[in-house]
Amino acid sequence: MKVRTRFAPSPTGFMHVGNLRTALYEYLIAKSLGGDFVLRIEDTDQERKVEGAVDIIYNTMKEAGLKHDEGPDIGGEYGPYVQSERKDMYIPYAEELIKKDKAYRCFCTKERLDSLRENSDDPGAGYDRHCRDLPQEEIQRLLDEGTPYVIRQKMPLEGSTTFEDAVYGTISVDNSELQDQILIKADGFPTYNFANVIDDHTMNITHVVRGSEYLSSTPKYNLLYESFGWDIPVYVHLPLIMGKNDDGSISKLSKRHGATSFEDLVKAGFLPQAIINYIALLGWAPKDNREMFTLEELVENFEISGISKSPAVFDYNKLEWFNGEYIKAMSVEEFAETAMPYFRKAVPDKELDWVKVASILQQRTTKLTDIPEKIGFFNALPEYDKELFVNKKSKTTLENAPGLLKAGIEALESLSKWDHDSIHDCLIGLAQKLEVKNGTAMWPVRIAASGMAVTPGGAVEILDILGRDESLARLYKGLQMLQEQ
RNA sequence: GGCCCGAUGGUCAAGCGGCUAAGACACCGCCCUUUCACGGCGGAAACACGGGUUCGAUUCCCGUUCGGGUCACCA
Repeated sequence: MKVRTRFAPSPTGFMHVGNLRTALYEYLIAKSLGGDFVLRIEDTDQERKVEGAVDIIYNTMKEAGLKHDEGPDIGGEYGPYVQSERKDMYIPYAEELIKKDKAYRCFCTKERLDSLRENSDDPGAGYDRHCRDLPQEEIQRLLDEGTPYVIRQKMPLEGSTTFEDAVYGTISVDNSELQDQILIKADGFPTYNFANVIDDHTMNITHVVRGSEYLSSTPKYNLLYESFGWDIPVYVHLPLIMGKNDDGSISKLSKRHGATSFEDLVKAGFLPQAIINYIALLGWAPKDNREMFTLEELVENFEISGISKSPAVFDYNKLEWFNGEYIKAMSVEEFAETAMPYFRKAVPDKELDWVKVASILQQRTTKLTDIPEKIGFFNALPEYDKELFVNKKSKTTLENAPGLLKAGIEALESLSKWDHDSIHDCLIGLAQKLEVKNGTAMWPVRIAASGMAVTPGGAVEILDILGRDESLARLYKGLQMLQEQ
């Protein structure tokens, strides 16, 4: 039988990295086993609908490279792929369960349920099964009166339910722990719990992959499959992704931990491939040491047995490292293009040789958002203090800097060609002539040209990018500043 | 609170009865160097605890502790 997995997000308006990782693993399981990956939209909660939320799902998956084989946008033979469009098919299944005495109509009001909860000191009290054994005449009377009702699953009172999970192994739960959960809501829509089972079965899903928060409700699903006499899918529950709190404790990754949706992460300067690579390794490890994987390579190497059981803390540091690796692996041209929006942000008024800018930046960029502050000095020389000319390692002081800078200006002015090599040879030659270390000759020039203690690239690269006129103007300005008392 | 799951350095993680317990990120030091990076080399850092089983437990079993999840007309 062909392996089929599904990603079934509800359109909430953003794609949490936990969801994205679930989608990724679902994709990887399907593709590594030669199967199909299905996208299904779970919008049974009509009150929580968010405008444009489905587009975010499409965009994220597209940017992440997770191509689905079937879905609302591309169709497929198991459609429709949006639950609200499948609404009519759930009730007959629920009624079938009622006939089989595996479900029942419950006429309890929301108010009664609420007060039930409030008046109990047991946090896990739950529904009291008030309507579980209503006499047939009573049911008919309520129905005739048009009393709204929900359909609940009739859990066995005794015994236990056992299931196999591909990562957690055998899990067994006493049936007495199981609530008579709602299958069909008063508005006629199925709950997630019910729709999931029906959809997964009717769509021929073979591997149900989801976060481990569903582990404890899985017995209820199993009972549903058994009631219908359906084959039970392979369950693959994934460890949760956690975030570190300020006090050092950890909890489920959420907004307070920083950027947690794919969009936020991209906005924060991370590359989609780096994000995918990183989250693939959050909860899964290959047999060897390998860390760098393209999506295709992940497909080749992915194995369910490599999935870990314990929750993993999301580490922005490591993500940044991955991002830096991906940036370094690009060609300069590619990097220049990727970084262009950030270049433009820092240098809106000028045309520079962007590939040259990219080349000095590429090796030292881990996050695209760090770029603007690094190159703002190209746009305009910042105000700076002349103390910047003092540097112990380069052996520059306020006393020798003016002379050094003056000599630099004179040497540079005599240059017939203004390009990287000429500037380089000129400045190196100057250092030799003055019998000082290269750094001693370079430091005052770089400071005067940039006004910054730390810059991407050295004096040579900066002068080259700045161009002759602008460079010399800045050097003169620096010299003037040094000579003022 | 009941139930379920988990536990190797700060973080991600190899390990699946016998190892000086890998590796990566972060951190520290040194080297390289035209600042900062990059790169190279080195360092510090872990099997939660207590019982078993065994010739031998990080590894298997049982407790304890700690962490997480779950108990909705949300998904």
